[in-house]
Amino acid sequence: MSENVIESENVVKSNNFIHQIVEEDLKSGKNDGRVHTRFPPEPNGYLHIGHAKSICLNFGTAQKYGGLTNLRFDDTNPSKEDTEYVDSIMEDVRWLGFSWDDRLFYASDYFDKLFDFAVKLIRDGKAYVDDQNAETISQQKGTPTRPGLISPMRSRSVEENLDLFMRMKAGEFNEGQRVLRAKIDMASPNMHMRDPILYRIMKTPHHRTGDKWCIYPMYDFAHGQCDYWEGITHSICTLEFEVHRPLYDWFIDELKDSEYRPRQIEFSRLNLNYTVMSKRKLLELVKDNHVSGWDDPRMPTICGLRRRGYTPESIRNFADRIGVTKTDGITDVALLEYSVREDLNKRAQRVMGVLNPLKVVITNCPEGVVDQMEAVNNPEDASMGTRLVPFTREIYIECDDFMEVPPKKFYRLSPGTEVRLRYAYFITCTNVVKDENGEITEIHCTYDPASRGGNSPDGRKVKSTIHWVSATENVEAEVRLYDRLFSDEEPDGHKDLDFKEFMNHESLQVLPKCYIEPFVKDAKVLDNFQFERLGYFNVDQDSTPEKLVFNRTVQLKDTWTKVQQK
RNA sequence: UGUCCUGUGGUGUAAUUGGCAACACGUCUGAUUCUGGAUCAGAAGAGUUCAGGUUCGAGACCUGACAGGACAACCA
Repeated sequence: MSENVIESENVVKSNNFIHQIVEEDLKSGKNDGRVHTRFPPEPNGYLHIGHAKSICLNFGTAQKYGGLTNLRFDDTNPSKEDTEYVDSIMEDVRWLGFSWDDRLFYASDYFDKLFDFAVKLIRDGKAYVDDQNAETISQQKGTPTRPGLISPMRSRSVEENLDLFMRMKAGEFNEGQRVLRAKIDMASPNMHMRDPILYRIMKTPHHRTGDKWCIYPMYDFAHGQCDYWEGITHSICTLEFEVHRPLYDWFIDELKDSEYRPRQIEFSRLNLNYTVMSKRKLLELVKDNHVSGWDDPRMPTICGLRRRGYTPESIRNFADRIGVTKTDGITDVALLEYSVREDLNKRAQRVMGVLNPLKVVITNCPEGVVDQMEAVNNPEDASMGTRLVPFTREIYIECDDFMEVPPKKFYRLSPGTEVRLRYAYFITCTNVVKDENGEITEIHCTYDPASRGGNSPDGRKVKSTIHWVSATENVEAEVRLYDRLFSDEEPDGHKDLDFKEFMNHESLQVLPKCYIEPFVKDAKVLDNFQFERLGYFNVDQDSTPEKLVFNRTVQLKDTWTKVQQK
């Protein structure tokens, strides 16, 4: 029995440092053994892959220890926030596979309590109204290396402060005329402790409270208190809030009336190479129409990745893989791409499609005959069954799969060589047809009828297998190829391109006339496919019954390119 | 020239709290294959930023450097 205990302890032991903190707290009986986290986005933009890390961490940690996670909108700045963002955030968190049940909160739910708490601080002589303008206050704040100056308003009486604060609330002053500040320490080496501003006047209607308020609490004056009132035990945030922690704790000390206290823990935010993650820049791209919207498949937003063909599982696995630390670094997107490929490889329906067609005439194949070939839907998963692919005298193959003068190590089709058409026949190139400019217009091949299905009874081998689509029995589609998200660190060869310019010129390639096997006619929006040998694709939401549109989620690994480069 | 945080293969993370640095991605071999994918087998690649110290023994502890990051919004 004691062995079992030891064993289960070993299983629970995590190398995630936040999990370790939680485990210690659990062990020491802190907060009555509760684990309660929250995901607190500001509704001022769409969620991106960086938020996904935080979502997985917050929800994941609570799940692991039998706790709960709240969704809370940090909506203390009405000038930047909007319900459009609130809705998209909820959709994205749900899509990622997490649930907050009925625990949906807003910082604005607490505006009354926050106001009362501010009044208490004033009564305790710990907060005061400052009449100086922003510039003066900022100058008096000093610099990180020089202490600040005491405000002349700091010694106002409690009565006067109370009166002024009420009048602020009543709307008697203009924006910028008065602020409420905490009385802490103007000489603190930590800038955030130099009498931080608690409330400012903003005559902007709030997306939830309308024009009820004209004073709004600052982040620091709201966040910890909301945590406290919601019973949050572990308040997980990113590294830049580390210096805010003493202030967070200062407010909690003023508030707490029991053993319980929330604890702020910081971790390093996600950075991905070749990926713009700044909310400001993403907003710019959307506003200036460099992209089609927040869900443009080039965007690193959750909805962009979704439209691009990423699965929630792949993003969650990615979050697990990168781990959680306080070290700031740059994660290679290859890790993200590996995570989608790994997931899609298991679930994606295989299909043949030709992106860059070259016509092939099988000269010894009878005209007008449609030969139905059986193809496996997923070689990794027999339960996905098979389908029929029509084979005809004229077909398309990928331009890249034929070379008139093949370099060494080129295994595919060239004059005189034999290759296999996947699930169909062996073919041999007999003739190359060119126009007057010397451009190849089509090639002629012969097939070996005995190799039907893809194997020759005489056991002879071919160097490679290529994909193909019937030139008469097919579906025409538009295919959109996106570059790897896009780039802050420019990919080689784009070093002096502004990233927005890169978006316009290099990041999207539209192939209007691609041929896909007929199977795909019934595809639904966001269905995932693997185009054999090409990559993973999904059906874009722009698709109509008349015109199918595919996005490329991610390419398959391409070792031929490497061979060429050598 | 302040305070706080962080330095482990190319990249992201581990190392049972002091016991010969492990895993994943990436890279490179080989096998296999009706995807130059996937799978399987294997290899290369760090002696843990540096210098001292404690110790039989340090990536872990101590001291001091050095490097990077955060903080001076009435943003979050």
